[in-house]
Amino acid sequence: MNLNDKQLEAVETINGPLLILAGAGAGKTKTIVERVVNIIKNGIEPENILCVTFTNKAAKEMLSRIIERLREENLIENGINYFINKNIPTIKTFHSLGLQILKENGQSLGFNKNLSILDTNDTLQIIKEILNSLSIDTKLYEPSKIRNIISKEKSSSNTPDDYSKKIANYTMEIVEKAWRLYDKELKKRVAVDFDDLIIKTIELLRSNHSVKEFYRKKFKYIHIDEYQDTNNSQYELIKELINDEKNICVVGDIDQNIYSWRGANLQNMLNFEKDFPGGKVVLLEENYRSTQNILNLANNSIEKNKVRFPKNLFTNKETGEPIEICPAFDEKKEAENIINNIKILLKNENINLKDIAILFRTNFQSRILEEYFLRANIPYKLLGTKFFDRKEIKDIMSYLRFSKNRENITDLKRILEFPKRGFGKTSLLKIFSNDIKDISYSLQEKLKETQNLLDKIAKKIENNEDKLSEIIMFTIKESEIEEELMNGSDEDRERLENIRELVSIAKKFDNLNANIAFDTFIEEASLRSDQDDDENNIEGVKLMTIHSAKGLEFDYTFIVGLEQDLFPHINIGNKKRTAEEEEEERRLFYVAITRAKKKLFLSYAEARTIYGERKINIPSEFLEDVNTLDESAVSYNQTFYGENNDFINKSKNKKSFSFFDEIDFEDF
DNA sequence: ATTTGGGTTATTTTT
DNA sequence: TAACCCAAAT
Repeated sequence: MNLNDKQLEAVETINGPLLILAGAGAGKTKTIVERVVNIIKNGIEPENILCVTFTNKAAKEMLSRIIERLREENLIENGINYFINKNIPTIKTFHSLGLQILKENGQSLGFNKNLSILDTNDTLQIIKEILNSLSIDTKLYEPSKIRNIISKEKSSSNTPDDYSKKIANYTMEIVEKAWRLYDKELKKRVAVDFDDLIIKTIELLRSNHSVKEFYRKKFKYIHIDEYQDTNNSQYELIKELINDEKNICVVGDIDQNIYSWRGANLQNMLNFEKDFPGGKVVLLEENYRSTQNILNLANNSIEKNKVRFPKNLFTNKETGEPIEICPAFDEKKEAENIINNIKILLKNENINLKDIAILFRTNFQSRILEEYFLRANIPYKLLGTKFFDRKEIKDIMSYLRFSKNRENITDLKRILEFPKRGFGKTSLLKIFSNDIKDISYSLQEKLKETQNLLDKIAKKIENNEDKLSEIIMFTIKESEIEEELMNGSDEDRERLENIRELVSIAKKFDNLNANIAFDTFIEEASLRSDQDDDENNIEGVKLMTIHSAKGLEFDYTFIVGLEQDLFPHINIGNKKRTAEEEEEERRLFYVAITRAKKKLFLSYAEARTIYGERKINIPSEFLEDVNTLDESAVSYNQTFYGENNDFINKSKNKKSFSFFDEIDFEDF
C-alpha cells in the first residue's frame, strides 16, 4: 500500500498505546485507514474497532476509505450494503458517538431516542430567559459570556457543585444559579447541548456498570483523530471507554491546535506518554502535499513556538515555485491584485478555478473579496456559512422535531412565531405555563390548528407512506410558510430557496423508511455544520477562514490580510494577548501555509478600512519568516508596490488600468 | 403587535 | 460601517 517506514511502523503496532505525531500532509488518514485494515487482517472483528474524528466529514471519508480497502483485500463482501451490515467499524465524531450511546442507553438519565440537541443559539435564548427571570441586568452580565463560562466548565468536566466551591465574586454566583436552572430547563425539554453529549455519556458510563462493560468489551481497538483538539471531557470519555488492554491509538499534531479558545487542551497530547505508559511514539515527517519551498517556510515559522514536539517536514518533491509576496496599497488593491494573479494563473497554465483558495483570518475580509470576484465575473464560493443555522431552516426543523418531541419549548416557540399567527409575548408565556384558557378565543383556535398540523406531520412520519422530502414539502405548504415567503421581499424568496435546498438534501434519505429517514436527517442536521459535504465539487475559487481550511489542501493558496493586529490578530478590548495565544496565532499561520500544494501567495495591505475607520497597518511579523528562506525561494509581486517599498508614490505615478477585460470568464 | 431609533460593539466556531 | 438588540412609540 505504498507506506513509508514510519507509516508502516504505525500500521503494524496494533496492541498497546500508540501516539502518532503526524505533520501536516503526512498521510495521517491513510495511516489510520491502513491500521484499521491491518487490525482486521489480524482476525479482529470490524465491530470491535472505534475511530473518533472531529467532523462528520472526516468520519464519512474515513469510513468510505476503510470500506474501499476492505473490499480490495476481500475482507468484506463485494456489493454488500455496509450501512445495513452491522459488522463494520464504528467511525463517528465524539458528539455523535455520545448521542448514540445516550439514545440507546440513556433512559436512566431521562433520555429517549427523540432527544433534541440544542445548538449555541438555542442555548443562548434559554440563558437569556433565565437571566431575565432572575432579574439580572443582561447589559452588565452578558448572556453569551455566562453561557460560555458554563460551557467551558462543562467541557472541563466540572459540575455545578464543583463550581459552587470556587465562587469568589458576584458573577460566579450568577453563573452557578443560571447553570442549575439551565440544566433543569434542558431536562424539562428532553434536550442536551453539545457539551452534554460528552459529559452525560460519561455520567451514564460511570453510573451504569453494565453499559460501560458493554462498550469496553465492544471497542477493543480505539483510534482518536486530531488528538491535539480534544478537550478535558472528551479525554475523560476516552478514559471511560478504554479497557485494560489499552489498545488506544491517538493521532495528532500540536502545531495544528487552533481551537484552544474552545477548550481544546494541548496537555492531553503532551501528557499521552505519561497517561498511557509503555506505549510507542511514531513521528510522521514526510509530507506528500507541498513543495519544499512551502515546507521550509512552514518549518522555519513554527520553530519559533515553544510549546511543541520538534519536527521537521520534508518532501521528495521539487523545490517548487517561489513564495510570492503581494503587497498592496489597501484592501481594494489587495482584492484587485488577487484577481489579477488568478487571471495570470488561468492564462499561463492549465489551472482549474477549484484548485485556488483564498484564506483569511477574519470573516469580514471576505466581503471586499466577494465584491471584486463578482465584478471580475470569476466564479467563487464562500465556505463556512452554516446552512443549518439559518433561521428559515431552523424553523422547518423545529416543526419536524417538535412533532415528535413535544417537550422542547424552544421548538414550539419557533413554530408559533413563524409564520406569524398573532402570538405575542404574553400569549406565549401563557401557553408555556399551560394557562391556555387565558388566551383569546381566536388564538386558542390558531393553537388548535397548529397542533393539528403537528399531529399530521407526526402521523405521516409514523405511517411510513410518504417520503421524507414529501413530508417536508407538506410541512412548508400546510404551515403556510411557503405562501408567506413567496409573497415577501427578495430576501424572503431567497429564504424559500434555502428551504427548497433543504428538501433536496432530504431526498437523499427518501429510499429509507420515513421513520428512520427522519431520525437520521434530524441527527445529521443537528450535528453538522456545513452544507457542503464535498468541497471538491465546488466550481470556483474557494474563500474561507483559515480555521475552516484546516484539513483541506489547494494547489494555489493565497493568505491575505497579513498585517500586524489582523494576523496575528490582536485581542479585542483591553485584554492583552498571552504568550500562549500568540503561539496559537502562529499555529494558525502554519496551518494556512501547509494548505498549499504548488504555490503560496502571501498578501497584505498597508491601509485597511475596519469598522468604517481607515487604519494604517504594518506588515505582519509572520512575513519576516520569509527572510529565513533562500533568495530564490521568494518573489515579490510589484504590481501594487514600489521598488523601494515606497509603494504609495509608485501607485501615484502609475496610470490606473483595468484587469477586468483581459480574459473572458464565460467559459468557467 | 409591529415599527422605529438609539446605543453598542465588533476573532476564530470541527460539534 | 453595519448588524444587532432592546426599549419606546405607534
